[in-house]
Amino acid sequence: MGGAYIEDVHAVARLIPPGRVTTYGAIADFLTLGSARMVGWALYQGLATGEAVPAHRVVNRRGELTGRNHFPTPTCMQERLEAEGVVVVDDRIPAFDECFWSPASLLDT
DNA sequence: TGGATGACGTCAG
DNA sequence: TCTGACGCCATCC
Repeated sequence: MGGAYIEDVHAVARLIPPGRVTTYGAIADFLTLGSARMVGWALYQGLATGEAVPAHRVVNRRGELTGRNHFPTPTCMQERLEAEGVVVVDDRIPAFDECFWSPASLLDT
């Protein structure tokens, strides 16, 4: 084992401000994982191990809630986002461009 | 050891 | 916008 990058992904996920979302690619690029798949997999491990990771704030590049199937309920991810003020329609975020948050913004200060 | 798998991304048609 | 194909890399069996 030694999946240290898993903790990195969790750390970045916790840095996502409420009401904002980010993408797998953004995290993958920020952590230089090289593959966005690793991000989704790492987040899945977080839920599987019971880690407190706001994985619902991580969506794909098109703003689709592709990972909702891994939550306790298919609507859990959507309800959590809506509770934070993120509008979700048809498992998608129409205002994704406005809600998008990049981990790179931490460096900008 | 090696093939299959996966919460994706990018490119081409 | 959608579909199909390839790459990506760690983990599972």
